[in-house]
Amino acid sequence: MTRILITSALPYINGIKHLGNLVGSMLPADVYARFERARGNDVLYICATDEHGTPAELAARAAGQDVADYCAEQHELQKKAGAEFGLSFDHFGRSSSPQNHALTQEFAAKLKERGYLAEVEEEQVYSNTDERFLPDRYVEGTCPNCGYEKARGDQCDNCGKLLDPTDLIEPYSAISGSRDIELKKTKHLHLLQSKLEDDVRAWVDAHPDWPVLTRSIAYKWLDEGLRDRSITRDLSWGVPVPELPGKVFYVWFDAPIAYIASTEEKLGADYRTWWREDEGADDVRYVEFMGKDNVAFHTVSFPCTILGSGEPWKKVDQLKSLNWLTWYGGKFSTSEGRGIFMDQALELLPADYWRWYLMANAPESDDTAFTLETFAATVNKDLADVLGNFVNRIARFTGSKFDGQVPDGGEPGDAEAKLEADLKARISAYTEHLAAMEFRKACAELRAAWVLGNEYLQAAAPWAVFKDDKERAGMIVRTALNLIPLYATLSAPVIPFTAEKLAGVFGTPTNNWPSADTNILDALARGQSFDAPAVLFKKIEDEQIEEWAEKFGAPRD
RNA sequence: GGCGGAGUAGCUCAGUUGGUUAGAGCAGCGGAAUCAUAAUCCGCGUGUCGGGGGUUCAAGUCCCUCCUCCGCUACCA
Repeated sequence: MTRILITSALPYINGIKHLGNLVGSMLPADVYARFERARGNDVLYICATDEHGTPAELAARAAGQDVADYCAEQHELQKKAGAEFGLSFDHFGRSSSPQNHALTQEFAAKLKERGYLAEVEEEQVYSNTDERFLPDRYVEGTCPNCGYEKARGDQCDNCGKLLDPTDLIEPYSAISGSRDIELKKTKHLHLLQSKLEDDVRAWVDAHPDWPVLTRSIAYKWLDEGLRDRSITRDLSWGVPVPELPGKVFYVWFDAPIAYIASTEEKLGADYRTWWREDEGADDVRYVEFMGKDNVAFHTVSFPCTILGSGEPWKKVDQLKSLNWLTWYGGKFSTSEGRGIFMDQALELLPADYWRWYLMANAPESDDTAFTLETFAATVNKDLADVLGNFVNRIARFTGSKFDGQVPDGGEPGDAEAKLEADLKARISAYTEHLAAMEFRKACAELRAAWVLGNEYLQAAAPWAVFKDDKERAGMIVRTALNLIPLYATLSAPVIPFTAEKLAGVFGTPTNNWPSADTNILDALARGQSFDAPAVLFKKIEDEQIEEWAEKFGAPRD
């Protein structure tokens, strides 16, 4: 039994996440966690809301709420949405927790003690009207390069030129629109990443098995040379900086530490057995899931914190990075009402419909377009026609011809031997792909395993055999019925709610991952009575697609 | 602009270190079957592998160049 620590990139507190966020980190992490639990490993799957930073403060203000109340409320909403989607977090914590405050300050103290922090005075844009310092992108003005009037202080959206806020002509606050802004001196703590570059590079070098996307992003930063960077901000909501009253740590400094702190929220002092290599975590395998935009922070910035502390914290072993799911090739957008968000999705259909589509089409090698048309086609074909119909046809046939009992008698022959061999080949490939976190390939194998059931029934044709060899027909039916608990187990990581229904037919478990010598075709007790389950998946109709397309801003041809 | 990823069938994608006639699912066409949610199963692939040039006995794969999309570019997270 291996101990496996899994973290998913922390969803930002600011609102329920859309399907792209879901498939980018939390959902694949969940599928992997469920798989590893089912094969008997000791899994700890940790996630949390990432609650600090300017957008949270502004969103709270826009909602007329105190930021702490706003975050508490949003946290509950995200926690609920995650639970309803079947995300099996062992703990869903908060980066604003007391544990994270303490741990973040401890890391900073350690870094300071080892000479990796420096106080630097710098000039930042300050808005007198808003009574706050403005991050670069919250300063807007006219682009000196192209004349675009709504250029941001970090980059002009029109011509793409990278800018400093001081480059802007007639700058103003993007928050209030006020032009009463000025440069003001302010002190910040810098993390001296330049001193840690060699350590980080050596650590990245030690992981040649990381995916291309992960490694190339890490080396890109390293090759350009790590720069010292400010890890504090002039904000009030966040982890206070002891030596700089009135300031907090930068959200990207405290957020990854929340992986650890969230574990402490759950386990108390025992969190160290998962996170400290000198206190039992040396045998832990640690896997992180994230979208590609997060990779630099997890391969460079956070490792600087960990390595710089000089302490034996557990570091990531495998880092699964995903590309984007797009909404018909464009961006999901809250403000413009494009795309489907987690809570909305569940109002339309149960979680498994979405989970299956998203994992079978996970954006693993490139950005992938979500369209309602392919979603409906995938759900209808894979779930309703292939899996759902298989279960329905064999269960109902048993009900009408064998009194709703698992038939006894009859001896399996060549067809059953072939079925077993084919299934075991699929199971083996499926298991390998899940272990490698190759989700598209895994789903293709799972689907192929479902198809084998239909193929077998079609060829064995128990409805025809029944007419003159009832015992042999019974053997065929028994063989096919045994696929129901098998499919329950195999499908559970991806479509856990359906898997529970399948397992419920015969009262079988779902955490019994099959191995090469598992008896898969004659495991059910003969003579056991059962009720045919209700139809597992209903099909998506064309009219529904049109209705949803209208509602969620899908482009129409 | 720089760095990185990606571009393969109508659609979504596989193609391991260069090696027979480039594959899968969906869609489409034809057939079989009638247990089942009009579901299932079988058969059917002539694709300038983004464009151009090059290396090689051999290139989707390696090199150069150009085009398009995406991410990052360090104060959005």
